[in-house]
Amino acid sequence: MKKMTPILTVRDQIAEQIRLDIISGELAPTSKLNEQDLATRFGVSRGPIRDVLLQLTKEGLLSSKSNCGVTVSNALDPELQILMSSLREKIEIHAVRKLKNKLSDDDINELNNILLDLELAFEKEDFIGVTQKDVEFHRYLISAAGGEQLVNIWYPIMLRLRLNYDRIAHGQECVDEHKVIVDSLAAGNISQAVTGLKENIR
Amino acid sequence: MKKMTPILTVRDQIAEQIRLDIISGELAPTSKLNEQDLATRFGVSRGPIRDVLLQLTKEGLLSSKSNCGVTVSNALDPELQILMSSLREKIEIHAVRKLKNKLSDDDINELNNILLDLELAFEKEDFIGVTQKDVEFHRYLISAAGGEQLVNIWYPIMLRLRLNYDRIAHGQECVDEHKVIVDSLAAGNISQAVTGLKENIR
DNA sequence: TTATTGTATATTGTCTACAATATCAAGTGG
DNA sequence: CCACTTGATATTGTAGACAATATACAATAA
Repeated sequence: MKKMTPILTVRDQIAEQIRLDIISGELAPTSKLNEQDLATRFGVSRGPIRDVLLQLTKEGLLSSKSNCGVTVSNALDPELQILMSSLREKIEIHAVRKLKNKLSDDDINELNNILLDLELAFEKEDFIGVTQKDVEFHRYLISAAGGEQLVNIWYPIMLRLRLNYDRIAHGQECVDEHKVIVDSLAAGNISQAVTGLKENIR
Repeated sequence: MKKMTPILTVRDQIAEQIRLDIISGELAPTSKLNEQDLATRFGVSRGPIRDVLLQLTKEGLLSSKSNCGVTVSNALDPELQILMSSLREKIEIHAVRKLKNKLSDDDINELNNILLDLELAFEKEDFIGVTQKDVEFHRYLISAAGGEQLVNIWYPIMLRLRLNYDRIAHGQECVDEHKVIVDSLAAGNISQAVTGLKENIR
């Protein structure tokens, strides 16, 4: 069967946009999000917007106080950031180990394609695109290893960590780190893949 | 200032009830939840119900398919359960370490009170109450150590694990395990508290 | 008989209007 | 001048009606 392009619900598309706005720093921490404004911006009513805000709150990107609306969450305290980083590492290492000799050629191809897009986004200085492709890469691995259940655990942890990232990324270095991971996986060299992962996450 | 009793929103109360229904096994995995039925049951409109279902979905207790409603999630695969358990352990150990010499007498008192309630619930064979108090105990520690941010990370992990628990709990053994943790914390013996935690989580 | 298509029904998704609550500024008393 | 109350305004929370979509079943053709 030919690879199908996923159909996204209205809510998922809106959520994705606001997520990127937050992660990319467009929306700074403590910014207040107004339901009506967002509804107007996306051309829908407040209902779906409320759903999205609730989701993003659960993902940790927004903080909500009843009857007072939501604001963009602050970056994590250093201690929490370290803990969260170690959780993310644990999950991704678990994924990589489980993927030993499990990835098809198609998988490897798909991962390399994502990295090509990542490189391209870097060159165009499209940092939102960079973020998207970076996340997509890791998500692909997590999903291949543990399905949506694992993705659902990993995702909010990863998102919270993004709140602490410097906005201007490191460029070629980052691309290379990811390439090491794919190549190691393709060669079945798990310990090297794990090392690459740790470098990339740290 | 006197200890204040928290005011809960309608949504939080409904969410709590459905959570307990799921965790206690009242609602078996794959059960379908109908929005209108729930709205009628709780005497509200579908709006708040949808909010709750969205939240519980994000917490991992429900699985949702667009336009098809939500069903109670299945228990975790053994591999995922082990991973998740290690994540929970990491978080709780982090919390306990951070609480070294930080808990006031009031805190210790509060924890002991929760354990009294836990014991009482066991004696009355009120297993929903047992679940509530067990969660409340751990939550207190997590919150004291890392505030709501840490609770928000820990909570969905703990909930997912609950999906795998045997419904009939172990009674006095469980109470004793918790007592060890409190006593160790009160005495500032962190390594013993950590050991106690591991026993309890395993 | 079996597969496919069409139709009826039930359920979710969305919109609009209204109610409840918080915010903020002006006014009042000390 | 400051603290507190009070009212106007804006924003969130909820309800009910409607639209879009999926499900189940019956009808038709190969």
